[in-house]
Amino acid sequence: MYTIKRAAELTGISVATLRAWERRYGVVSPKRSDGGYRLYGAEDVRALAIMNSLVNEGWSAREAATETLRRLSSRDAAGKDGRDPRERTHAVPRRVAPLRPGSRYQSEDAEAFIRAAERLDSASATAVLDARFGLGTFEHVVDDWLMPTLELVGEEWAHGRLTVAGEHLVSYAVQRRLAAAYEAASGRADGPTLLIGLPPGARHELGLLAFAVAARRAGFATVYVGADLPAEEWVRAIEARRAAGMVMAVPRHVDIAAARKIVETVNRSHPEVVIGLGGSQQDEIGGSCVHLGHSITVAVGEMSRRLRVPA
Amino acid sequence: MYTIKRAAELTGISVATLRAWERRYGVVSPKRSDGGYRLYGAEDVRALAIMNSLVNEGWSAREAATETLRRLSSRDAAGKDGRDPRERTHAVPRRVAPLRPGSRYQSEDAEAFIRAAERLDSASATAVLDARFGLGTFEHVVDDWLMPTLELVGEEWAHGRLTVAGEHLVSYAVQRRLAAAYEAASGRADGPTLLIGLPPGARHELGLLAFAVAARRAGFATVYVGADLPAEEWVRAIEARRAAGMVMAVPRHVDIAAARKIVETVNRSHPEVVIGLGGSQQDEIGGSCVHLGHSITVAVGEMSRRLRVPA
Amino acid sequence: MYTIKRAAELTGISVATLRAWERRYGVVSPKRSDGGYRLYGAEDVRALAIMNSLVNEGWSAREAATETLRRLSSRDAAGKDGRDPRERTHAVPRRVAPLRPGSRYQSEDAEAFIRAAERLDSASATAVLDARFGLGTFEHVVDDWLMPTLELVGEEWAHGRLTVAGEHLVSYAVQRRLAAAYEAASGRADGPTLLIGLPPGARHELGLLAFAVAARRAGFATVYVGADLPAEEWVRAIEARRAAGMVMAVPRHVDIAAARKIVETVNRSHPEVVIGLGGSQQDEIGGSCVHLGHSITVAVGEMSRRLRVPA
DNA sequence: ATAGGTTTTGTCAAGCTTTTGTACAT
DNA sequence: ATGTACAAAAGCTTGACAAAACCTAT
Repeated sequence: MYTIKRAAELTGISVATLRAWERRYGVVSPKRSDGGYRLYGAEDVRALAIMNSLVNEGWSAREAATETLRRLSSRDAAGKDGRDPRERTHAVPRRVAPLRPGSRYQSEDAEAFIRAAERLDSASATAVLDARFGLGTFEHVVDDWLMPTLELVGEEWAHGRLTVAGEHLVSYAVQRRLAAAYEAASGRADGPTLLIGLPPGARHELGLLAFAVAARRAGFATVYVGADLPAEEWVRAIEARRAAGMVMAVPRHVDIAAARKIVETVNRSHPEVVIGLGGSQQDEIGGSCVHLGHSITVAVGEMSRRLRVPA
Repeated sequence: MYTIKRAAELTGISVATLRAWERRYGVVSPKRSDGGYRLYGAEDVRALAIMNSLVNEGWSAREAATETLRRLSSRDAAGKDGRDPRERTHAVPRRVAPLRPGSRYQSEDAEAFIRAAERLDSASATAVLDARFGLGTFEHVVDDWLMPTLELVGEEWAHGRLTVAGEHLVSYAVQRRLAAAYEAASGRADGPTLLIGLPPGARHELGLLAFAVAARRAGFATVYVGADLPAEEWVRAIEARRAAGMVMAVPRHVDIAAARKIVETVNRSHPEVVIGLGGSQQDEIGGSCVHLGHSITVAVGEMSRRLRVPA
Repeated sequence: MYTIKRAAELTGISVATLRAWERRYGVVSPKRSDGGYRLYGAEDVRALAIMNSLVNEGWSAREAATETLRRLSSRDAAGKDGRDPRERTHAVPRRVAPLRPGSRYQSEDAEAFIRAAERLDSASATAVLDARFGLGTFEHVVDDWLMPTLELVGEEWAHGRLTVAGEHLVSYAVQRRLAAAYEAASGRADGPTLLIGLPPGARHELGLLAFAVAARRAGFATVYVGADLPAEEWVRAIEARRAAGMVMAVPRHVDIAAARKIVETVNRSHPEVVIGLGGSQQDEIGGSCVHLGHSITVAVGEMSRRLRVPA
């Protein structure tokens, strides 16, 4: 049972919004302590996370709440056939068509990865990552295995088959792997300089970190500035590093305003700087900027094209 | 239930047009929230997408609306035999004539592909692509399997047997595959330079990307300029890269005007540059240009003939 | 049987709080001496440690107590199947998918490590550490093996499968290893100076010590100040060493207030000093500071970025 | 496409209560 | 050692506001 503060941290939703969603849409009804404090269970946190992801996809809050309840109830109904949900995890075949043996992109590793998360076994998770990244180019593995698998992990968690701790473990393991790859990719930075970061307040994003690695591997001199810089600081950083471009992720709906301001500010002061956008909310941002899509291969290619080829 | 903004994003139709189509032709009758906001269901989005594709093919809006309703009602009539639509997905045989065993272009993989989309299983979709592209030349696989399969996917979606998310997943997987192939094809660019792109405002197109790969493989030095360049910028890019030719896709009816302007501008300033056209609306464009048809094998051959063999 | 003072030392909880938890939540019911003094058994100490870890994760005290009792009772119930709990330790497979032999990140060593702790075999524990640190870079081994394994050790202890002495043995062995690595990393300190420590009253932390080693290896001139300095002393130390940055761990909930004060004081007197934060409570601290996350690779990279690059 | 009005939704504030670590008195 | 007291931190409810999104009609 989590306090409201903890629930807010776990879901990334503000405390005020948490209360508003409960009051207005009844998406959760947390238990109460004797004194009236809200006590959120794992079930509640999941419901909030689902609703949050829908809102970030562009649903209206009210509709997102309805859909969340619908999904959870349908899940419960499906689960009430007397079977242990744990069993079901392994009963559901995650891969249907048998592929030829030796194929490099089977999704067996995804299963092993998720099981490592279930057991909170960090070492095995790392082992899977090591094995995977040994099988193909970094970009290919990220686009075709890592990011889809992370989505799968999120789904498992949303269905209650994975604990919060399990999801965090996976996230940390991946972050460490990407950080190591980022370090390993340094050295051949003979290309133009790229600033890489997020709007202030956004959470750090694995996808953006993976992009940073790929950008380095493509020869860019990269500077990962994280989620700390307000608009004016972006400008100052561009000047200090004589950056030719910048790439910013816009992962959540609430990040849109801050991202817009940064794009406008940079557009005005440095119109020659190419601004690339990533993240699920990238299309909400206008102005002079490039929407890079959702594949790091494509995104890096796009930035290369813009910065290597003088108009 | 999507907000009007989200529905506009999903279909690529502007919010104002969405309201006009509803008012004038009644193609959709979205539910309303208590406050009167429109709420679009998956059914509505499909209707709009069908109408949009018709309009893009050149139909008048009114005719397109009638046809859309006709198609949907006939589908509903056919569907009202009491069967679960989900069952039907697997009951409908997707392959009619049995091919000789061992034939390289059976459509079993198409089925596996679509099932991966149903399950939102990115890894399996990628596995199918890998398997397919291992079986023949890039050009052959694209013309004879990929593009037809993508049409099949679109059809499945239009019939409600595939979610929006499923269709996006497929689209992204293909885009990643093509991007990788584009990168892999670089290196042997000893031929003339080709600019490849779309009119400003058009959506990026998988067919055009596939053409870019094939052009590279044929020895052209390709520059993929995307959908960003207005007419004058095309001219400037031609000069900067000393391009011998350019290829532009005209996928939608609304792109015709912009495409015409580009062709005219390039014709006037650089009459020696060969202009190739692709996309479903290619025949709407006149002037001095080549209509490349709908096969990338043919299209690349055509461009090679024009640019290698001096007239 | 421990006195209340000793129990307070073992768990890191103040004597007053120990009594309050007993009175208010009944989380433990220690025996009493003839004179009425509390006498804590190993079982009691574990309960208190579990509750303490939950409180440090952000649970409310009352909820943490309930959860602690729940966990202990469920454990007892599970344990009453007549089997020696010792056997169960080995029956639970810690690694499922067989990895290719020779892989560097199997978790067999973790098992050997825990067995050394069980047998109070300091030499074996050290041997495992030596073997591990020989297999990869210091940073990689810490992030991907040492820290996860220490978590595993904590879990074993919480389940009663490891004694207090066993856990201490492990802790000391690791501390010795890290201290040796810290010494070994000296010499090449040509970079900016970094102060490394904890808020007063906090326990020394293995994670922070590991960070200190990695910082040295990255070229920082490091000064490990431990948990002794109050806010004003941090300022004085910064001035005396002309430090460019400082890194502080915030491991427990009770450390938050002291940590906040230090950050505020340093921010006010030396706004140019970069403050990095680690530990599970790092996100509770605001002000001008950098949250370094939970990977020493990432953390050192972050500090390098901030201090090598003049704004 | 614009104008003018409405709905939706995240955030905040005021005033009050509960919780909890620590301190004090017996 | 025990019991009471206290103050800081965190939570609760109600009400309100402002920006964004949406509506209709012209």
